[in-house]
Amino acid sequence: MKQGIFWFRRDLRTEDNVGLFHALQECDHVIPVFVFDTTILDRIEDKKDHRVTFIHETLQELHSEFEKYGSSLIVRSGDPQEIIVQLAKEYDVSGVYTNRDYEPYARVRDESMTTALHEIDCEFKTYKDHVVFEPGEILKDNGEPYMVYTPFKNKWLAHFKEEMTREFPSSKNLTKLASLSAGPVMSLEEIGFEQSSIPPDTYNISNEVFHEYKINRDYPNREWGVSRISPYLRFGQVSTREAYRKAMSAGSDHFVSELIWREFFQHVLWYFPNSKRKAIKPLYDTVEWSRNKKHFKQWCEGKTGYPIVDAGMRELNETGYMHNRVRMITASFLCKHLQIDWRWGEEYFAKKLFDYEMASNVGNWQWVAGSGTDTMPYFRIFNPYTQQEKFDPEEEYIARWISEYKTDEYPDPIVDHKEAREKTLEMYKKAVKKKED
DNA sequence: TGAAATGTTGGGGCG
DNA sequence: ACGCCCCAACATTTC
Repeated sequence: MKQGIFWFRRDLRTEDNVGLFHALQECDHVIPVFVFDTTILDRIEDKKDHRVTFIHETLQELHSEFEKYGSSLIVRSGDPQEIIVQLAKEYDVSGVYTNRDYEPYARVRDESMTTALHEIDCEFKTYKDHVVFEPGEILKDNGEPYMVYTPFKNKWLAHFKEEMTREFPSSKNLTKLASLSAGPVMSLEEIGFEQSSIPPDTYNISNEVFHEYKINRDYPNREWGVSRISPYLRFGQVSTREAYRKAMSAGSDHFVSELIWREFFQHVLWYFPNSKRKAIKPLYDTVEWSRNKKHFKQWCEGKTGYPIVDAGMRELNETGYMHNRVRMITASFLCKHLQIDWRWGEEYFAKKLFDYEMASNVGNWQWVAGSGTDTMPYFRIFNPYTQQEKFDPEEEYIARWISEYKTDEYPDPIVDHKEAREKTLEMYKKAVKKKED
C-alpha cells in the first residue's frame, strides 16, 4: 500500500488542485497536511491578522469536508521541514506532494525540503498549479525572460490552449484520503493569533463583472464592476485556471489580461528574487528618497488632504482591500508627491492587503516608482485631482471613505501639487545625473 | 495604465 | 474685403 502526504500551502481547495490530483492518483492513502510556518507567522506584528483568520477558516472548511470521508486535515504549527519530515516517518510515506511556490523564501525552503526528504527515502513531488505558465516556460526567442509585459502576454496567449485543456478533478478520489481522526483544527490562539474582525469580501466571477469590465474596473465606486477574487487566488480557494476559463468564455480580454499581469510579475520575481529590496533597474537605487516620517504617517492614515488618496488609504485600513485604480494613485502619491521610497509603501501594503502577493505588490510598486520592468517613466506623475475628476466625478467613493469630507475636520493638502511634482522631477533627475557622472 | 508646457491652427470679432 | 488679434481646440514636446 502506497501512502502519500499532500501538503496544502497556497492552494486551499480540493477541486482542480494539480498536486492533490496526482497524490490521489498515485497513492492508496493520502494524508492531507497544513503547516502554519512560524518563520512567516513570527514576522506578522498584528496578531489580529485578517489573512491568518481567513486561512484558518478555510482550513476548518477543508477539515469538515475531509471528515465526510472519514479523514481529517492535520494542522500543525512550527518549522515545516521538521514537521513534514516527522509526519513522513510517522506514516511511513513514500512521497510528499505539493504545489510549487515561486517566492524567494519558498524556493529556499523547498530546496532544503527536497534534501531532507531524500535522506529518509521519501520523494518530494512538486507541481505547477498556481500559474498557467511558470518561470522558464514563457521566454523570448533568444531564450531570455521577458522584461516587457505586452510581448509576454502575446506569447502567453499563443500557447495557453493546451495547458488549459488539462483537467485535475479530485472529487471521485477523495475516498482515498487516509482514515484519520486528527481532532479539530488547532485554534488561532494556539498559534498566537486572534480572530480578526475584517472578513474577506465575497467574490464575483460572473458575466455581471466581465461585461464592460474594461470600463467599470476603473471606477472605484462601482464595487460591482470588479471581481474581488484576488484573496481567493492568493490562498487558492479558487483555482487560477478556473478564473481564466470563466473570463475567457465570457470574452473578457481585459480580465484575462489582468490575470496574465499576475503571472508576469511572478516570473519577474523569480528572475529578480531580491526585488523586494532592490530596484530592478539599479539606477533607481541611487535616488535620494525622503525620510519624512510625518508625511509617511499621514499617508498611512489617509490624512494627506488629497481626497482620492485619503479615501483609498482608509478603505485599505478598514477593509484590507483597495481598488486597483486607487492603489496606483496612492502609490504614485507616496513616491511622486512625498518623495518617499516605494519600499516603505510596499511594506505597508504588505501588512494590510488581504490579497497581498509579494510578486504583484513588489512588481507594481516598482512599476509606479519607475524602477521596475515595463515601467512608468519617472516623469509620469499622476495629478490626484485629475484622477479624481476622471474616476470619481461624483465624489461618491471619496464620500464613502472620508466621513469628515468637506468639513473643517478634513486636513488641508500636506504638500502643494505643483511644487511636489517639481521636487520629484528634480529628485529623479539628480539620480540620473549622478549615474552619468 | 500621464500631465504640463509649448506649439499650431483656424474661426470669429473687430476696426 | 482685409488684416489683426484673441483664444479655443488640437497636436507635439517635454518632463
